[in-house]
Amino acid sequence: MDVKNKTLYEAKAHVLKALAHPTRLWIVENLANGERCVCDLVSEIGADFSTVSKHISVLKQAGIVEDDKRGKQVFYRLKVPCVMNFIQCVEAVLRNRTQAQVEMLSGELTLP
Amino acid sequence: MDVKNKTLYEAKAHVLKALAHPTRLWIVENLANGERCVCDLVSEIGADFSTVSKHISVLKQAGIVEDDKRGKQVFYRLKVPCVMNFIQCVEAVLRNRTQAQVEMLSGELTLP
DNA sequence: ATTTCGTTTGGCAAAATAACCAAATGTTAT
DNA sequence: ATAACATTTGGTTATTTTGCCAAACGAAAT
Repeated sequence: MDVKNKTLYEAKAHVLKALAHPTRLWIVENLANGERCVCDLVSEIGADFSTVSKHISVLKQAGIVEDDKRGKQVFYRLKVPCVMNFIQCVEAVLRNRTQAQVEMLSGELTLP
Repeated sequence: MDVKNKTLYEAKAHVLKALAHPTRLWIVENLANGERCVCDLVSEIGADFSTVSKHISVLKQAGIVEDDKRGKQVFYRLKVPCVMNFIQCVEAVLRNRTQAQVEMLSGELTLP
């Protein structure tokens, strides 16, 4: 892996890392239904304002969301729509995994 | 966010977290071209054997890759093909971002 | 001009991750 | 049975990430 490629992989990992947190993932999926202000998100999540704000700034810095200041509020929206297909694939991984677990269990539990 | 959903988001984040590391991302993209044994990966990455092994086990535990022990070697392959579309989207995020940077710069650098 | 409201920032302690070394495991070859 | 090889596991230390509190900020209402 040469230097140029290493930098590229670091950049990509950085984007993924931004998505790799339950709260941030929730925010992203929520924004898929349309823009929201920070206050909306905070009230639904049940975490500190500052915590939510920091999570959003991670997403913003990664280029996943963009903001729009209107009056006192800041509205956020998804910048890259494909992020959602994306999450569908994650769900596929999960289904796949639980499927395997089910099969493993049914093997173990087979009665004579 | 109720308890059931919280668990779901944690599970999804866990999968994403597995992908959110430069080395692991490289491994995944590499496996997209066909199965590889750990030794192949180690020699191309230039990291410790144990380090690579641990990265792979993170991917395996997340349900992204699966292994196949043959002789002394363990071969790994992608378990969920859609992971690749996925990475294409990450690349879209990056393009989008650098695009924005270019525009910002060209704005700043406009001569009178 | 001061207050109020929505949001961001700074700082800090707790928890999670990462990389290396050394040692253990399991499998084939001698 | 022993040696050689491929891989995994343990353990340690350094680094990063997280979440909350308090404080700062900027816009709009009074």
